[in-house]
Amino acid sequence: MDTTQRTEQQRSADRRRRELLEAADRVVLRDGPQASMNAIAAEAGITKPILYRHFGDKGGLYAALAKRHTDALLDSLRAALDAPAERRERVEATLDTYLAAIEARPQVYRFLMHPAEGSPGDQGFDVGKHSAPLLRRMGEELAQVIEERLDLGPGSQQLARVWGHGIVGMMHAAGDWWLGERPCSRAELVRSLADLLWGRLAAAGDRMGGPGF
Amino acid sequence: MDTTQRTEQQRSADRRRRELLEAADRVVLRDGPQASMNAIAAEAGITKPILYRHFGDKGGLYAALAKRHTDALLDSLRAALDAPAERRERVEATLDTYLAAIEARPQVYRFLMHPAEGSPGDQGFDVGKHSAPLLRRMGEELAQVIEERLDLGPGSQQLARVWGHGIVGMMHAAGDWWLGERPCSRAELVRSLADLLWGRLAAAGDRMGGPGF
DNA sequence: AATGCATGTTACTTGCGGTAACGGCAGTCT
DNA sequence: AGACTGCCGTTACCGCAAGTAACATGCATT
Repeated sequence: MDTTQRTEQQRSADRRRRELLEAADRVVLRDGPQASMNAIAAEAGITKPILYRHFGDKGGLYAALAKRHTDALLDSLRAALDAPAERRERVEATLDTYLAAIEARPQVYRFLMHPAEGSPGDQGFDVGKHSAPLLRRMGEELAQVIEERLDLGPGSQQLARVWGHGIVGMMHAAGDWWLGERPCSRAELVRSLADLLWGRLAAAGDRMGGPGF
Repeated sequence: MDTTQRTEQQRSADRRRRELLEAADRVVLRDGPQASMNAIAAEAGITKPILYRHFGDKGGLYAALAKRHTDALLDSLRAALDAPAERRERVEATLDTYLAAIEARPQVYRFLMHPAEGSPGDQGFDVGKHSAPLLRRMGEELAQVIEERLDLGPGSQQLARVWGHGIVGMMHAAGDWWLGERPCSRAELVRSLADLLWGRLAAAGDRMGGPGF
């Protein structure tokens, strides 16, 4: 039949696609986000046009690659977020999961956070939504969890979304800085961030005369 | 004298440099961060090699360009941060200043947040510190203000730095998302973020059974 | 056998970053 | 005056990466 044919071919194509993605993964992990299509093709043992047939353009390949890692990271984050524990503990677990991930595989992390990368696919200069898709997805995910679980009164949905993206951004920026300078242990970072979210900024006393920040 | 000569030439060169930067600014504002050196040179009424003589490479030009805008933005942020008002008000003023800036000139904003941009100057794949310099500088600046003004007990310096980068990241991510979707007014966004920093996350009640997020 | 189709190739075009190599045009030193 | 030094500017080129024909081949179906 036609359908069985298609599924056969589909499977084969999907397998090939996965192989290609794994090759691309190796190269990107080695050479960074500026890995060339030629290099990726060579790693896969083939030549460029095949890559283009499978993924359209460089952006397509990178998007596919990013989706794999993003999905994986989001899964582990969801696990930390859904664990049966009290709020503070969960927040810390989630922060720690994220930080552990970027610590363990910084190259993947850098790749994921680097969307545009000069790929000519993103012209049109669409301001806004220029952030890495990973950030957006994490923000939305967190917003949903917040809105589901917390009683925030009126306007809760909007508030939850602001918080979701805000907290994710906080985590990301702090993590990025931390990864570059390593000024403290992961556990300390987690604690500091959780403290910030727990309102210690508002509770802190002024240092001397005048209104503190 | 020799010195006067030098200053003469220096002045001329500096003027030229400024003119070139302004031309580059116009092009980047029009074409986005992927503006080509050719286009910039054309806008300035000259050809490529001159740009390279002045700025070394594309990264140099972009760095110079970014520095101008970054300095300007940081100045206005400092003003908001140093205003004589109480803490919450200052936080809101600072958030609002930042958001107003990115709202008024989104193209500049996007350019500033897009460091690598495929420029071959950034290879070497230095994970960490890959963030836009603007983010780093804002984080450090804020950290300094926090550490100066707040009494955070032991380990205050480190805590202040974590918070500085974290808060800046929160502001950035939320701003980016907001700029893309415009889900609410700027004032609402400011309020929501300030509420987050003021510990409303910790204070919120659970929605139903089980420990909330 | 003939058709269709995915897989693979080589060889090309286009466009950009970056770089020689050369040409004039001040002012300066002897 | 005439050679010297710097700077501004050009044209023409190199290298490299993205992306695209156009052609070749193996394998299924009809």
